[in-house]
Amino acid sequence: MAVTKISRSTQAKQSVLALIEEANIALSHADIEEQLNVKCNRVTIYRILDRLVEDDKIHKLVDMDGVSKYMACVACNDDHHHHHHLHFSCKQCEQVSCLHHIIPSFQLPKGYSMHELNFTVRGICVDCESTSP
Amino acid sequence: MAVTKISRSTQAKQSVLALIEEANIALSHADIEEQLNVKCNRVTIYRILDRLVEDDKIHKLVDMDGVSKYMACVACNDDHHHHHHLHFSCKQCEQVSCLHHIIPSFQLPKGYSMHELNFTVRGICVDCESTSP
DNA sequence: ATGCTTAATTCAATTGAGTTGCAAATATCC
DNA sequence: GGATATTTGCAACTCAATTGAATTAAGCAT
Ligand SMILES: [Mn+2]
Ligand SMILES: [Mn+2]
Ligand SMILES: [Zn+2]
Ligand SMILES: [Zn+2]
Repeated sequence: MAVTKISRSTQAKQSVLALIEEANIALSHADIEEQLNVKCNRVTIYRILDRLVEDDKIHKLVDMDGVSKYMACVACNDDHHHHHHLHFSCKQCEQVSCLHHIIPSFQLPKGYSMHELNFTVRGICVDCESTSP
Repeated sequence: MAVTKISRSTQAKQSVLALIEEANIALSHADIEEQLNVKCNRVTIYRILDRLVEDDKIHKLVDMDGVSKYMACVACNDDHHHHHHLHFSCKQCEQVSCLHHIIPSFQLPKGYSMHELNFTVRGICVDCESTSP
């Protein structure tokens, strides 16, 4: 039988989660390390992020440069923990944001089963579009 | 004016392209280095891959583990060089394949512009599905 | 409240993908 | 063949992420 280990609540974990929940863009490990106001080792941050994903508190997304970014779950619970909307990665401001209401429509061929999805569009975001020449 | 430099055809470049064109799955740099039958430095392989992407001969995709993988262009020419179909990354065999005829349907919000797309589904592929208990 | 168990944190070392600078080799054009 | 720009090879480096092992601390039971 798989031994389910109990996830503990620590100061650092709470702070990382708060940071991610307050952000309106996806944060990388480096972003978090930089913005975190409690002292916390970088390896610990990696492990906290893994734990938060495991706990269904945050989602992980691999950006088009290969770097992992994290964002808070919005409408997830124990039954529904998915992350099927579109993500936008801006070439100019280099920010990744969730476009929660845009869910791509497609159908997998027979025999394939889906566990997770990574759907990212790279381009220029509204903010950068409007502040450009 | 941007100086367009002429891309040369070399033994190594041809071999890398042939390898990618013959594969029916996406290949990583490591895959190519391992399978290439001509002697070629690993840095050279990275540069050849960049050049082939630049030449519109292959596409680059960042897999959900953050590693870049490459696959041949199928219906691309100078005018149309896009890569909008779905990709499938199998959790079991760890192979990434193009599902060329499945193109996700979605609409970007006003003000956003798209330059490239990364659309990958992770799960179990047909082959693994049929050979499982 | 005290102790016990197990999870979390830390530190140092390591892996792995990818990049950079520069000298030597070579493809292409004349 | 010779000139020239591109490509290659090598060594060193960056950056994200992982591992192992020792220490610290959370949560539970007594
Ligand atoms: Mn999201
Ligand atoms: Mn493809
Ligand atoms: Zn932007
Ligand atoms: Zn498979």
